[in-house]
Amino acid sequence: MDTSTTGAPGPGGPDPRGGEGAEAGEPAGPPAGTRWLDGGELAAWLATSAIMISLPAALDARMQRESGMTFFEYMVLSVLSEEPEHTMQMSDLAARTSASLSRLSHVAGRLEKRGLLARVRVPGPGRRTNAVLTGAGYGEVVAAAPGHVAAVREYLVDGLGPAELAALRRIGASVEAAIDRT
Amino acid sequence: MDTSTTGAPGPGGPDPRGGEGAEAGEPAGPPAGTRWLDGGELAAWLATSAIMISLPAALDARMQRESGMTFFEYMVLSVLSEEPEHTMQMSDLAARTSASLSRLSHVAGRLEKRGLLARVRVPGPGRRTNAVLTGAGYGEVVAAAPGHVAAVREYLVDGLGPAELAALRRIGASVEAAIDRT
DNA sequence: CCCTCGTTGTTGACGCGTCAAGTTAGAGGG
DNA sequence: CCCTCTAACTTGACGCGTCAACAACGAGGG
Repeated sequence: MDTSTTGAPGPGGPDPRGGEGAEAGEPAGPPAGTRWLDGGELAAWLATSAIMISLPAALDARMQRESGMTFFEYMVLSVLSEEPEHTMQMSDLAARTSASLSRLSHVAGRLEKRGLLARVRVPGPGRRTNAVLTGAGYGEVVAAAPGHVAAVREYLVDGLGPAELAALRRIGASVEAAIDRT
Repeated sequence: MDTSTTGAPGPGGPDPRGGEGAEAGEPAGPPAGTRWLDGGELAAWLATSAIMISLPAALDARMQRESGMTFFEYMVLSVLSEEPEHTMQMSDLAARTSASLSRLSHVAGRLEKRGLLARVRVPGPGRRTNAVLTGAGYGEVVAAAPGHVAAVREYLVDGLGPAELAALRRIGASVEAAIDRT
């Protein structure tokens, strides 16, 4: 893998070479003030981008095959299944699954149509809505769980030592904080 | 965040509780032979899933806003820009970007329509096709690069120390190997 | 010489996520 | 009492990725 971010396109060195001819009217390359990534940073970023692209795809494909549901759908049902009353307010559920409210709403709609969860307006003030796991929904999570853990182990956890697992926790916290800051 | 994978849904402990009533005809819960994730593994996995969901979304949104292209499109153009003749065979480019050939083909089609790259059949034997960066395409990568590095630094690299960066490289290798094994 | 196979790449239908625009409901200001 | 704000959702259009089918092309077997 390789994604640049190295500097002026061309592996570290200058110039495009090759025969493309004169450029269009660009402001003459990058603004010069950029701090490019050094070797170690670059390698770490390339590793991350490969993970970002491959892992969700692999996980999704496998979940779809084995349990007929998406990785994200599993997350939603799973979070609900761990809640006291199998219930959570939509916006909280969205935060818990790192998703936008819009995305969650779409997913909830589909899950509702499949009879795996129900949405109920909360009577109090404001416009709260709760997502509730149905009996069928609970059955599906329980059935899907073993396959899901197996996949997570196979693709990620079992290949790592304690040091990497610890690093992952710190990295997760750092990334989340950085993104929230925006 | 929290995604289960902990055990029988319900936080670590047994039983669903809550009032859902009797389940349908499931084979009586998980097959029992499952090795659930322990606390540290669970936390690492939750961190990873949060990254998998949030980072690409954040990066994509920002690239789209600032440079009018996708994170993945940038990767493709960038890889090409680092190649000697700004050229690479489709299947190699797919491997380099961790994408399926089909995905790459669609993306190449769009980029071609925008005049950023061209595809040329290689005359020799077989059915090889090369993707080639155009002058305009090169201009766009160069213009987009600084913003891209800035985002990568802000969301990921600058928040991490040498230990985390090193761990990331090892984790990337491990995950890639595990997925390829499938 | 033909038939089948393995690569390599493309295409179309379909599903999911995003973005922008609503909708519903209470809270605060004048 | 009305008007506007904000919070909490929902909805629809649109773009991208996946999957499955297909097309192009050489190689080997019988």
